[in-house]
This record gives sequence, structure tokens and C-alpha cells, in this order.
Amino acid sequence: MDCNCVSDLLIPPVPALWTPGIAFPDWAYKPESSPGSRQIQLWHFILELLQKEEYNAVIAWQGDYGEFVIKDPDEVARQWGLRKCKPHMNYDKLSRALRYYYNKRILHKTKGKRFTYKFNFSKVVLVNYPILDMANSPFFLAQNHFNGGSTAPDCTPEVRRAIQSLFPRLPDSGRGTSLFDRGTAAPGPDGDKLRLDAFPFLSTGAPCYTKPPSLLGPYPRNPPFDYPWGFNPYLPGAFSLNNCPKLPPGSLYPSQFYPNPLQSSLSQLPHPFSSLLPPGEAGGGERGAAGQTGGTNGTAGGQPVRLCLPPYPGSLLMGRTDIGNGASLAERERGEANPPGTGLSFGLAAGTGTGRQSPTERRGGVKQDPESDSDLEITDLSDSSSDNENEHDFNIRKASSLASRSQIVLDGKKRSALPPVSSPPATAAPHPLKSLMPVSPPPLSLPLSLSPSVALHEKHRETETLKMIHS
DNA sequence: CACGGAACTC
DNA sequence: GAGTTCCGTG
Repeated sequence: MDCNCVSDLLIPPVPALWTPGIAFPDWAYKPESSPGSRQIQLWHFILELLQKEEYNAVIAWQGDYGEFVIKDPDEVARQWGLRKCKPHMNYDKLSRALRYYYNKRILHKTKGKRFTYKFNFSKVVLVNYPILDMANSPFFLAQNHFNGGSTAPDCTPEVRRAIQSLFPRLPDSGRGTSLFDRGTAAPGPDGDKLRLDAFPFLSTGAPCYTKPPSLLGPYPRNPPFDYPWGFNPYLPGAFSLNNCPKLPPGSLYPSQFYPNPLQSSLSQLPHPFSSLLPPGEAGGGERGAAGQTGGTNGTAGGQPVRLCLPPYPGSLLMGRTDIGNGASLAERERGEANPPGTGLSFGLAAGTGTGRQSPTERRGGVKQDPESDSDLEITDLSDSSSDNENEHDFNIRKASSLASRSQIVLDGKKRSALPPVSSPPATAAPHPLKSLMPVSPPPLSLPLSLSPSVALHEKHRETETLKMIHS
């Protein structure tokens, strides 16, 4: 048969980021890494194609964040068939598989646009994005929502400030709209929702782009895109899970989430909350530097990093205006118990491919493609069903979850090496990943009493108490 | 084209 | 579990 069945077909042996700004974790290139399955998963494959320039004519990012268009359905199907050794694969079949992702919330269809789908990064984010997760954590527990300050009784100004500092470019929390929204519309059991639209990488609105929206940062695009904190919404990391080192017991998320695939990028960055973390937890792991090199997952020295840095919306920043918004957000379900704070690392996948040559052009079309990870729980709060593209509110689950520890452990390693903060990432760094630094350092200076760590502990206690009561 | 049920495979 | 294949429906 003509099936190569070579998983490497599209997968470079070396995980290293193939292009600046696009930090696909190693595992992203390894089918075997696909969570829950030995074989490459379709969404994974889609991301692969999406990140290859050669396939730009076949499939490309377009529209909102995470949205992609399958320009040449037959070719995509053919490639998929090749990969899966299914010579009779066609778009009809492939699309059926994609439709199965709707329920999984990995993808959703962009209505009205043919062959256009959208990855539900939010879920990814949720799972992987610590910060968001924090919403559930003690940090945000209680009704803390980052309400623009209006409400959010529990959210002290300090906390809010801290959060905001993480997302400097996000709408000021001072205003009514901020990271969290008290779901006027849908105040569910989940409580307030984190405003996805507050996170550019989660939102849509951006015009068409060849590269993943997130890659279209405000800063220089050519040189690698530097995402502050290394966060790239389109990073597969979000979806990926395998590289991670082990999880702490009790954690909600698969270990894969932890090891940060993004390590190379995110891990090295200073965590915005690092200052807030207790010394012990703040330290980081060591994997940072190694980063991309091997791709091995890293356990860095034993210190598992739980929290992957939040993707900094720096690029997003501009975001909203120029990019769009849209994404949905993920919510983690697993309500069971929310494990104690696991770190949530988050990652996104999506690389864009910059391109180089023209892909095989067989037909033409416009489509989009999403990414997500099945293992991840991508939740599109906006509408559980499937489509809503824009507004997705992030549901913050009740807090129990992270109560325990805040996972904010970051790996501290050499962040010092990181470039100075304020400068826009734009500057080209020697290595795309190396330049990862927050656009603006989060100046968190919370009073000790208010420090997150303290707050976390307190929250944790509260949570525990509640649990006991519950039981 | 898009959706989703159902049976089936790996 | 994650598709694959087939198919009816809109």
C-alpha cells in the first residue's frame, strides 16, 4: 500500500520548535505521544498540517483564534489517510471524525464557513492555563471574580491587581468588564465565569491570518514572535500532555499537562506569580534551559513543575483590537474532586506555519481548522454545543479544585537569564524561546497578608472545611 | 456541505 | 477510546 504509515511523515524527528514563535512541544510531533492513544489523533494531525507551511494551501489558520480552514479537503483527507494507512479516507469520513470532536469540545464548526473549524483553545487554556485555573483556586475562590472590581467581594483589590498584572493588556479590571464576568446571563452552578474575551488568545475577532492569530503579535512578527511568558495560544502544549513529568498526586490533570511541553518557552519565563509564591514553591524547575533540545520530557530534575506559566496574552494584547476574540474557554469538568491544585499548565497548539514554499496545491478553498486535545477537556462555555464562536465565557468551576495547592509552582530556573521585562518581546532574541519574557513584568507587590500564597492557604483551609462539611 | 446515529475496527 | 465506514436527513 501506499500508505506510509510513517508517523513521521509530517512529524519532524526533532521536536524542536520548528519555527520561531511556534513552540510545539516535542510530543506534539510524536503521534505516540497522543494522549490516550498510541496513534496520532486527528486534531493532532490537523495541527501538524497547520504548522507546516507546505500545507498552507491545503489547510491554514484563518479567522478567529484557533480557526482554520481546510482549503483542500481532499488533500487533507488524503494526508490523513496516508498517516492512518487508510487509503480510502476521504473528507466525508474525516469530517465525521472532526464532528466527534464537537462533543469533546475540542473543535467546533464555524458556521457559515465551509470547511472551517475552530479549535477550542479555551479548554486547553483552562486545563493548561494556570492562571485561569486560579480562578478556581483559592486565589479566586469564593466569589472572587475579577469583577471589574465592582463586585467580587472576595476579590481583593490586591488580588485583582495581581491578576491584572498578569494580563496587563487585558481590559482593565477596574472597569466593569474584566477578566471575570458574573455571568449575568448564565449564572450557573459554575459561578462566575472568567471572561474569555478578556484573553485575546481565547477570543476571536481577528481578521484572517495565515498564521495562528496568536502568532500575530503586536510585535514584530518576523522574528520570532515572542510571547511574553512564552505563551503562545497556538502552542500545542496546550493540548499536549505527554511531556509532562509526573503529576502530583491528586492532581486533576494528567501528568501530561504538567510537564510542560512549553517548557522551553514557558517554563523559562518568570512566573508572574512567582513573587507571590512561597519560596519553596516558587523555585522552578530546571528544565528551562534545556528546553527544546531534547524534547525529552522533562522532569527536570525531579521537580515537577506543576504550573506552566500562563500564556501571556501579550500578543493578544493587542489583541482584542486587532485580533479577535473568540475563543471559548475551557472548563474543566472533572468535578469530581477537583484535585488540589494541580498546576494547570496550559498550552495551545497551533502553530502557524510560516511558510516557505507552496504546498501542494491541489484545489483551493478556504477553510479553517482547530486544534485541541481530546484529553484535554476543552469546554466551550459559551455554548456547550458547538458553535459559538465568540464569546465564550470561561466557566470557573467552583473552587474546590485547586484549593489545595496552588500549583503555582514554577520552575524557576534561570529566569534571571531572561531578558528584561519591559521591553517588548519584539526584539528578536537569539532564540525564539529564549526571548520569552513577559511583556511587562507583573509587578505584583501584594502585602504579605494578601499574598496569594497566604490566600491560597487560607482558601485551602476553607475548602477543606467545606469538604468535610459536605461529606 | 453538514450533522449525527449506528455498527464496526483497531 | 478514537476513529472508520456507511448512511439517512436537512
